[in-house]
Amino acid sequence: MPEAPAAAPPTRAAARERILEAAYRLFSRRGIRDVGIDEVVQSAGVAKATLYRHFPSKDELVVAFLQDRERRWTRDWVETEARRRGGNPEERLLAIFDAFDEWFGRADFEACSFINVLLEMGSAHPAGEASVRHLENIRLIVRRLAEEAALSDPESFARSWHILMKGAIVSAAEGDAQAAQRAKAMARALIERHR
Amino acid sequence: MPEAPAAAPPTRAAARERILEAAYRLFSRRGIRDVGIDEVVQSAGVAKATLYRHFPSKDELVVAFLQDRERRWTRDWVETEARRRGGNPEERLLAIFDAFDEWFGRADFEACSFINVLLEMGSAHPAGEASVRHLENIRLIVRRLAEEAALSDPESFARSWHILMKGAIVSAAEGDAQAAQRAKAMARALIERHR
DNA sequence: TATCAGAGACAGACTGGTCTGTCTAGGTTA
DNA sequence: TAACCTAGACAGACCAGTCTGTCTCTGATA
Repeated sequence: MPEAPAAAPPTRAAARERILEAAYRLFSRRGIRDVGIDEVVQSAGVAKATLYRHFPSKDELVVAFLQDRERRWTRDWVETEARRRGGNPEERLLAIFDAFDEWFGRADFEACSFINVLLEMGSAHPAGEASVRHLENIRLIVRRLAEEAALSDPESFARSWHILMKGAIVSAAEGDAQAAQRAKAMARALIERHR
Repeated sequence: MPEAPAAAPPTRAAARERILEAAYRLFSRRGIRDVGIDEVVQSAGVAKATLYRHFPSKDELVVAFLQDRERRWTRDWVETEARRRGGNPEERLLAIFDAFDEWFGRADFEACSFINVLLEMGSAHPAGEASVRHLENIRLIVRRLAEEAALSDPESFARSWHILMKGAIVSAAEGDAQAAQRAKAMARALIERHR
């Protein structure tokens, strides 16, 4: 170990990472308005001035959180799981709902932060605008998978598919444990129509 | 005109109605947390003490608003429009998305208050719990229409159908003007599967 | 090698503003 | 008179964002 990074001392320089980690933990589970800056500061073990040095306002911290959410949730989880689970393009599309099924069953299921923030803050708010962009990126992943599966009208397909994804998430948030299977069945029919 | 209702004098007794009207106007468009009691009071032209005489807390005002929303939106609009537009039970089901299509095009489209409140306040909050109950009632209407159409497994059908409704609403909130048509196409396929 | 300056982190008080809910005081109508 | 209303001050909590002052680590210089 050449540089003894040792994590033990309340290591400097990692402050930004700790803030983002705490913001992710709190915002993804409880929403934006319910979590105050003081709580983020305390949860991150960071001074308030340090947070404001790295993020000039709460809004900008929220935008950074949403970027983080895209990396962790959209790319490292949804897209990765879809590609890992499916043996061919159509299977990879359907595997999204298999992943959702496991996700919905988790005790700490927190729904979709992009939808939550969009509805919580409104589409005019900077964080709402960012959410819309991140939702577009999810649709882009679906669209690419549809193109790989050589389905017709991939843009329209992706928009319909996204309706199923969002509807399933809201239904799961409402308590329907089988929402993913229901959506998957409708998704199969959608593939048929675009084959 | 027997009783000169004339709206001009800040008529008494109608205070509760004015409060509910203002709460509906504000909460349905901007959400719960973004609207303070002072704003409701001012918009209703009512004294604060009067509001608190009729509704012991903001939470209870919100619950009353959600009840109002069920009357106005779920029953007087969704159910009424579905039954009015459709000539037979299956058409009445599909007509929900025709009504949605017009709704999504309105400039003051405000999405679904039950979904908004559920995601804004969380399912543990009293208003969130009430939202879940009101969403169940929407599903019940769909279920009854499915039974009238003699479709198989009406409960499961209604849950799947509701996924399409909620997904379409969120997509419309995100900006997809054709969300209702897309959902309607998938809804047709769902009817086929339950025939 | 010893010293010292600066960067950045820490703790937490403080400001200005908002929010919910209570209270006082006075008006209007039946 | 009784019941209900209006106006608006007020208490107490909370929140975003600023600021003061202290500490610790790094790295350059003497």
